Amino acid sequence: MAFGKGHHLHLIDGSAFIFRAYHALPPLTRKSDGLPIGAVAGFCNMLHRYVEGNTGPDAPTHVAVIFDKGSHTFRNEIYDQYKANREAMPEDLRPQIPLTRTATEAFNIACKEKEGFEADDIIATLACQARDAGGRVTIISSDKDLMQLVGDGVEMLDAMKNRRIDRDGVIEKFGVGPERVVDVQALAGDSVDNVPGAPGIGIKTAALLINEYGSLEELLDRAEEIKQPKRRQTLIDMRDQIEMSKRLVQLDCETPLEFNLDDLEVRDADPDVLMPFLAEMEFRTLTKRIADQLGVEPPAIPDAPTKAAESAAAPEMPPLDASNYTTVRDAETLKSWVEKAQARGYVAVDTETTGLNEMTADLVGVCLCVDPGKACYVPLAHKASAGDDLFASDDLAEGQMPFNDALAILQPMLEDPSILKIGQNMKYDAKILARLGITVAPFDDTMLMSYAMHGGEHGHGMDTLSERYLNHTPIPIKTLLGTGKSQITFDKVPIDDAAKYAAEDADVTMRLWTLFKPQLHQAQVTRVYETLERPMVKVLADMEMSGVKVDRDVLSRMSNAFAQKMAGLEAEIHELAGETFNVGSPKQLGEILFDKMGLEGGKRGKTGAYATGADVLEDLATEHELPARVLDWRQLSKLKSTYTDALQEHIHSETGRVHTSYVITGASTGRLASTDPNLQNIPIRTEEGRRIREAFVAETGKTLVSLDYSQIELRILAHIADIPALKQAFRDGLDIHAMTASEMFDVPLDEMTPDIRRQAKAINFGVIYGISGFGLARNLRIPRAEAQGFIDRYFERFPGIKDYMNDTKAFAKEHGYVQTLFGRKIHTPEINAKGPRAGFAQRAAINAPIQGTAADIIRRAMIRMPAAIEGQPATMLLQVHDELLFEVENGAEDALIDTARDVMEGAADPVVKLDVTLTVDAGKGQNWAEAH
DNA sequence: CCTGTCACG
DNA sequence: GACGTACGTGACAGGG
Repeated sequence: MAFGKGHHLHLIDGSAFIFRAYHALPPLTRKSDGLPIGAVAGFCNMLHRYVEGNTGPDAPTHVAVIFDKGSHTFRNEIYDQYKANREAMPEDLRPQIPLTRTATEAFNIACKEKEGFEADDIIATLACQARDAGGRVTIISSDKDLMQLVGDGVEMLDAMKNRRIDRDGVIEKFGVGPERVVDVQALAGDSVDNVPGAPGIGIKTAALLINEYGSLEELLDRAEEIKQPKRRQTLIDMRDQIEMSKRLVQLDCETPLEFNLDDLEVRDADPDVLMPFLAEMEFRTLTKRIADQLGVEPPAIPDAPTKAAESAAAPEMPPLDASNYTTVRDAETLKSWVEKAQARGYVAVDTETTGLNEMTADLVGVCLCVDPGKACYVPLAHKASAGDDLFASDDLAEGQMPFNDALAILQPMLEDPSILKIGQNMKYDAKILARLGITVAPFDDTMLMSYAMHGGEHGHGMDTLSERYLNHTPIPIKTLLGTGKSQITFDKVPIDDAAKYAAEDADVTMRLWTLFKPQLHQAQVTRVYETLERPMVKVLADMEMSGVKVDRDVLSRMSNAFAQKMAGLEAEIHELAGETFNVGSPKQLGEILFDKMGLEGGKRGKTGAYATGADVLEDLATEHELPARVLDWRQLSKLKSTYTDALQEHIHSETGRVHTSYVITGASTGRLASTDPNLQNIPIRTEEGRRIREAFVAETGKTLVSLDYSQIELRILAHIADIPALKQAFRDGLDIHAMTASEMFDVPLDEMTPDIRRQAKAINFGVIYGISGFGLARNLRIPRAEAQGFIDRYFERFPGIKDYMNDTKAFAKEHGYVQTLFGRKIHTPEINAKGPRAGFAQRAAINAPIQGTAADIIRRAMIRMPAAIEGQPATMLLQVHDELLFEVENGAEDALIDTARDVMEGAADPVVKLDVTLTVDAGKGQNWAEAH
């Protein structure tokens, strides 16, 4: 069928692709022969991403990449200085030009050029032909010269910003419609192409004049009428030059072409052509990725003879070798290591202990590394081997320095302000040493460096980092400790084995630091690392060691009450089912509900079991008793097992308090995670669950004070997406959800109903999460079409939100990460994936800057807090994302609230000037339920 | 060890 | 035209 109505032609400006690729990438060379290849690599990546993105109803039916050919065109006949000021093509780009043609053909995309014609003219000709045939055209370029073609089904797409430019976009840029763009350009000229235009007249003035006179010709004919003398004279004197400029910028829609639109039909790539090409270029990642997607075996790409090119930038390091490590057994040797650290000015430190819980684990040994490859282990508390003896020995193993002697030598070094201590997860070691009276400072943390540079890309544990960046798999701890029931603690490990493992850890840490330190700067995250990551170590270590008092009796009483209620419910459930079964087994429950009782709506998950989640049961509960009872039972079961029972296990035997551990690198967005136990998910939403918080109490004579940011994420959204109505509402202290509802549903605020407000609230939150019609529909339990209607209305009312979402997605697609207002990078490696994963990644990308900025803000508040409340009888205990919990001596609560509120509300200053104020609510009470 | 479920912001 | 979708976490129980 000939090109016509219903067809959609994409025209890609090939030169633009090449130059962008060239400038976006470092000067890569082909490993085998050093051929410059960066631009081709970037070009192929862009083509591939382009092809990947071509799904959906808007996908093109026809496509071509258009290139310039030859430097002499008809425009040089008109004006010999045309494009004369262009810089010569960079030497390393020239040989890549023909390869981009080959690449285009390898992707099986039509590749067109014509001697003596600019790509723009070919694009213009094809666009005109396609438009005349009744089809649609998208020109993928940001070249403003092409804007004259827009209109009547022709649009431009700025692939860089992922922004479509239609007629309105052109008017925004040039102040006139596409048909008058050439007139404006003729007047304004173009310094890039060396088009002279009218001196002293830019786009703004040109648009003004053209709009007033209707056309360039009219303007020039009536130039005498212009009031401004200088402008009038210019137009009269420069008439010839202006008219010539117009001929220069006017695209030629009549380029003679040896092919027609039908030759441009979209074709699938042929793996037999594409894969060999990519392999020949030695694009390892891209070859593999595309092979995976095409479902073919990736061709082998031989490794370059040397790895020199790759490691040139990386510091030189000797290979890891355990035989070089020493075991320190006497004071003299230890002192010599400390002296080495002193001389160096930095030292990697790692502690070995009897467990993972810093509040209960005991120090077993310390290792130091002063240089990659030079590491030692100082065993301190290894137990003598029990040998065949069944009775474990409490005696210390031979050949260890006295514990306190060693610490006395190490302490000055660990506290020496002129020696940088380098650790991997320093919070752990700092807490272990703090319990022994040692304050480690100053320090660097390779885990946090990795998090600052690679957050969202991968985990930041030592094994991961070592494998990824050192190409070395450290000795697994399991080989020393065993696993499961027979697992032993580190103090039972023979010293020789322990030394190899421990010293290697310090060595690996030192190597990672050597590698990461210069990279932090290159990745432009030094400030994030130094102001948002590293200072958290001390703040959190102190909070964790403080712990929060938990009243065991309260929990225990609740536990018993829950057990009784659950027993009653269980009996009822069995009665209703007509048989006994394990209510806690989703599998058995599903079979009872859908097989035995024959209820409708059973859906099986991937394991073949029926889904019995709360949403499913809630639907069934309107008609049936049993699922309703199961829901009640489940709630109690959760509260009992996770909270009233498990929390008691976490009460420290000496402090009587619960000491959580925060994972600084736990969440990709910059939020903290809380583990062992998780104190960030203590119930609050239901009355019954909320009572768990009554067990979190203040010490006698003290009070708990809670401060939390009000609507911080919505405020950040208002700022980032620049939504005037939202910002104003926050300034006016309005009920933000009611305001949204009022705007969307045209309901005056004084006639607002709780239900309408509830819907608006769901939409507000949905926006933060990267809303979808489906998600909102499910949340509100309304038809999907209705939910979509709400969203459309919302975007219509707050168009900045839609822009924010599109801009953020485009940024992520281009850069592979998004950023918070404070510069934290959150990587989005899946953003260019195919299938449902792309959707996930896009929504995560939309959410990350908002959630991440809020996380940055509370981090800043926490870091400033200790100095701010210095002297006040108050301790910061917990953080729950937007809340800080303090324990304060009675009578000092209000002073603490004043201070802490100031710190929290001003936490963005002075780095970020928010358009919205941050507001903090405060409460106090004998327990957490009262305080919140 | 994985899956389903559910607690929080 | 169908599919599958709200963002970020951690803990527990069941089951292979």
